[in-house]
Formats: sequence, C-alpha cells, structure tokens
Amino acid sequence: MNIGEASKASGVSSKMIRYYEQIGLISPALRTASSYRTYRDNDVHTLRFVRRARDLGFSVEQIKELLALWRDRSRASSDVKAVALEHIAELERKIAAIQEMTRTLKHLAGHCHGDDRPDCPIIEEIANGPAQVNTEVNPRFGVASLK
Amino acid sequence: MNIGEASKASGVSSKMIRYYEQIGLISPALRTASSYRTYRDNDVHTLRFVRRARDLGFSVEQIKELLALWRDRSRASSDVKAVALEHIAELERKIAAIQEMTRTLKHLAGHCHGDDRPDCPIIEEIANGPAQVNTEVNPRFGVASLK
DNA sequence: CTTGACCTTCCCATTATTGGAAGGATTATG
DNA sequence: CATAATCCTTCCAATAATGGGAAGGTCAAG
Repeated sequence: MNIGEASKASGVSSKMIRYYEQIGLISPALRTASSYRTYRDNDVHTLRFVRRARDLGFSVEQIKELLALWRDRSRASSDVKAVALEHIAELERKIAAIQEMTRTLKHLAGHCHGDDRPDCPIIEEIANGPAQVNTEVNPRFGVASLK
Repeated sequence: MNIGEASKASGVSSKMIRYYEQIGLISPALRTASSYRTYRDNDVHTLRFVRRARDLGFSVEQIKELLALWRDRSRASSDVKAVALEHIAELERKIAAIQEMTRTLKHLAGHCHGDDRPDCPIIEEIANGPAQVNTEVNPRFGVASLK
C-alpha cells in the first residue's frame, strides 16, 4: 500500500503522513526500490489512531504520549486518564474564554439597532471600553445624575 | 511618547505595534530624527481599539474592517453589526466543536478506572473507533446477542 | 512507448505572537 | 564627562498544523 492508499484508508492526508513521519510522530515508512513509501495494515491502524486523537483535539505532543501509552501494554490506565483530563481541562478553558467573548458580543449586538444610522454600541465599546452600566437603583447615584 | 510607553498605555506589546504597522493595520508612526517611533494620544486610542477587538477574538482582517467603520462616521450600524454577528457565528461554531470533543472525552474518562491496570476505554476508542454501544431495547437485537 | 496518475523532495504561505541578535540612541549615575 | 543601563532600530527565526505547488522520477494501462 503506498501513501495515497494509506491516506484514503486512514483519513490522514498524504501531506500530513509525511509530516508526521518527519517530526517523528510515526516511524519512517518502509520504502520500495524507487523510494515509494509503503504501508501495512498496522501502519494504517496507527494513522487512524492519530487521526482520531486529532479529531479529539489532542496536540501532536499529546498524541506522542498517547501512542507510547498505546504501545505499552503494561501502562496504567491512570496515565492515559491523566492525559485526557489535562486535555479536557484545557478545552474547557478555551470554551470559557470563547463563551466570554460571545457573551459580550451578543450583549452589544443586542443593543445595536443594525440600521442605517451610525450610532452603534458595538464600535463604541471597542473604541472606548466598557460603557458605564448604571446598575444603581437610586438614580441619585447613577451616571445620569452627573449631567 | 515612544513605542514602549505607547505599549504600556495601550496594552499592546511593542513587537505587535511594529507588526501591526508593518501589515498596514495601523498607519506608520511618526519618527524622531533618530528614527524612534512616536505616538500621540490618538494613536494610543487606536491601539486600545485594536487590543479590545483582539480580546473579543476578532481577527486582524476583521479589525481592519472595524477600524474603517470606526473612522467612517457615516457608517451604518448594520455594517458593524454584520461583522459582529458573523464573528459570533464563528465563535459558536468553535464552541460547538470543542464541546463535542469534551463531551466524548468526558464520557470516555468517566468509564476509565484510572488505576494501575492497563485496561482503558479512552485509548481503546482512539485505537479502535467508537465502541459498539448497545442502544437496543430488545436484547434479541443487541450486540450482546451476537455472542 | 506514450499518457495520466501517482510518487519523491523542497520550498513557501498561512495566523498571531514571541524571541533574539547586532547595533544605534537616550538616560541615569558615579 | 564617562560609562552603564535601558531603551530603540531592523532583520531573522520559530512556533502549530496544514495546504499549495513546482520539478522531476515511477508505474500501469492502453
């Protein structure tokens, strides 16, 4: 099986297969006399492993660890779990960060008329920072009272 | 004000200020006789605009649009809103993708003992793909019945 | 034997940011 | 004033993962 077939069989592009080999994520493929890379079922299995891990958002570095754990049949499941939990934590940090952005943006967009007039709280906030929000119950202390 | 002070005042690193100038996001700074860049309050204002937009996850390209809209005092707020909504949509796609990953990973981690034994559903799934989940109510048709 | 579809390596681009080197300018201190 | 520390300048490189493409070799079908 040459690289194109291995690519189709694994869902990893030929480009990436060569790249993974180059950076040492996977071992160098066997070569034919004319230096074509050849792959066997086992290699394709590894490539699928890599693709699934990528689909789960693991970095190449983490996949290196996971591959080592996969091959080590005497690994402790706690070792695998540690990698997974660490990754989950990172993903959740990312989600929180992005959600904070959307929260702010939705709030702003919700207050933007979105019509032909130039007045726009979205660009206002980006330009001038968080607008003073009057959360004051008593208007005597609100921003409005400063006029 | 030279670049270091402008950096502190705006929260954008000197490196990035130079970069933004180089790619044309901001206009070239005035220079002293000894070619030090100098910045005035107005420039710092622009830099803050850029930083806030970055904090909201806008790409440099989008910020280019936003800056143009900001400067165009006859812009339609709908134009700003369009950029924002597009960005919100993209952020939500990202969130959904990452959440799907965490959902899967948490499920797997929840079934991993995390002890000294090698048996681990996490690495199992990465290696062999989605395990057959028996969602069948009638055991006659379940995977179990294939034994 | 030609043609088309593959393969090889090598280089470049992407996005936003950081790091560093080499050298000049400014500022502070002794 | 001399010198040292701290700035500034430009240029080059690296990051992470992927895609695009060129130039040239190989293979299989016709």
